[in-house]
Amino acid sequence: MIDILIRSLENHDIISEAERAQLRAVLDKEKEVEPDEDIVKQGSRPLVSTVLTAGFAARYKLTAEGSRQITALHVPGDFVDLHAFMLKTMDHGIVALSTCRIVTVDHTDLLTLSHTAPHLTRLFWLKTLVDGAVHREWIVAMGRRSKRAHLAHLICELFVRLRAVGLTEGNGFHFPLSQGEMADVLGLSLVHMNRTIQGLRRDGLISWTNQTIEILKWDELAAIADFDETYLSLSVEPR
Amino acid sequence: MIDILIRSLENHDIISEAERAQLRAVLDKEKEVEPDEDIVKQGSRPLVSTVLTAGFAARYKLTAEGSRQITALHVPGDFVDLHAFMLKTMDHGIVALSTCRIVTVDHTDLLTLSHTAPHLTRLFWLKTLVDGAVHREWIVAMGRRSKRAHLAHLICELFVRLRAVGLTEGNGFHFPLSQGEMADVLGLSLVHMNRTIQGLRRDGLISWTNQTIEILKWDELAAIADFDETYLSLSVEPR
DNA sequence: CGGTGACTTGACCTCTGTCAAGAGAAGTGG
DNA sequence: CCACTTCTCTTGACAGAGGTCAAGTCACCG
Repeated sequence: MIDILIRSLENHDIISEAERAQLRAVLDKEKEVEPDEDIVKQGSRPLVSTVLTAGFAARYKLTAEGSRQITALHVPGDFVDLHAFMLKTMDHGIVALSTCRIVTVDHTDLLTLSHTAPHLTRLFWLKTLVDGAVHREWIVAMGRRSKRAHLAHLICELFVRLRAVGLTEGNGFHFPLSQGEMADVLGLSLVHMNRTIQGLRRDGLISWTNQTIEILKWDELAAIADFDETYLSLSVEPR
Repeated sequence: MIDILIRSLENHDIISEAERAQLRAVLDKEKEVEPDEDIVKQGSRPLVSTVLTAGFAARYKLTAEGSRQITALHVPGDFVDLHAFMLKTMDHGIVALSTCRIVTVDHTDLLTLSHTAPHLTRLFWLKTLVDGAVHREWIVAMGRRSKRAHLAHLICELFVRLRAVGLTEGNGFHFPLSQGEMADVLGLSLVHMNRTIQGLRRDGLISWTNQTIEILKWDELAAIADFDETYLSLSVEPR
């Protein structure tokens, strides 16, 4: 289903019928990827870009000492490696964190679209800019927020992003990452990750069991996180 | 001088004479900005995007408690707020950290170029993607590196970026940021920022006096930093 | 010559990493 | 059906990195 990509783009601007057709024409068949499998390898030079249509994926880098830092989390509808179209050489890897479904687009098609479909191309650009905005928010969280606030912020962000593509249920969402994987997101040790999660649980702000996160007190959680969704650019306007 | 922008773009691909002309046609007159003055305000909706032609500038966000996190540093040749062209509302501010010179481009001209100059537009896109790559590297540094390594990494990055636009002299470069401003970059307290800098100085890796950083032992510094410049995409190839 | 801003240094305390071990759930093979 | 492994989560104890508070130095400037 490429509908999820269109739904994702529709959070930012109107997509014409002609553009939908152009999109459908360049998207390849859906494939499945196993958990922990690399979708794109660090150092490779992909000739296609990948849309995530189901599951959770992460960008990551490994340090010389062997520890991993996840630099971005991706939800269905995200174009996980549009970057490679311009950057050519992948400076980071992308891994499936759950069973994922993906669809690819040839870079040659993206190149053609940049001539024949400027508006669609601008929206692809926008998607990578939103990725950048999320990165900035993460930098702020890592540099100037407590770990508790950082985690709260991440949960708020995931909820809003998933809701934008219709993947929330009430105040909760399915979230299959382990605490160890979350530690690699926040730049924490596993032990402290656990204690930070328990802090939010103890205060009745969230519940997190069976791979499901439920936000019990949105207002309080957002206040702790100092969360403002502006950076996600979820507004439909001419772009 | 808009030459610095062209030189910056030439680090990634060949720029034709026609493209240079297109660029010159849309660039406004150069203006000067005082240190600590906002070049773009958080929350604003700019109608122009800004190229930094001289000086140092930073993107930043303020937290609810009032502390500041700098999320990116910009050197001459950087398009500091191309993002606003697509994101519309600025989710962060941009401030001059020294006396800066800037040149603006109307968003309407950028929109026209996206139809008439797809290659130039792709290069603009690339510039924002490199910004994203730098963000990711910073996230890794904040999450999984020691503060010493983080600082070493930043110095390596600044050196390579400045060299790419011809602003280094030997192994050194002019760098007018105070230690307090650097603390806002690394997400550190001022006191510890000072101690971290002194650590690198004590070991004879760098000298940093009179607003000038000199790298005394590149190999060692790069090793501590685990520095690999791939992410800056400084290679001339068809994009 | 006093004021201001940037840089230093010391003392102390808290947050977070590391090491170690145990509990619980889920899957595997005999 | 039961012993066994494996994975994830949890908890405790301790150490080290980095924050905060406070004070002093130094250069520059009006």
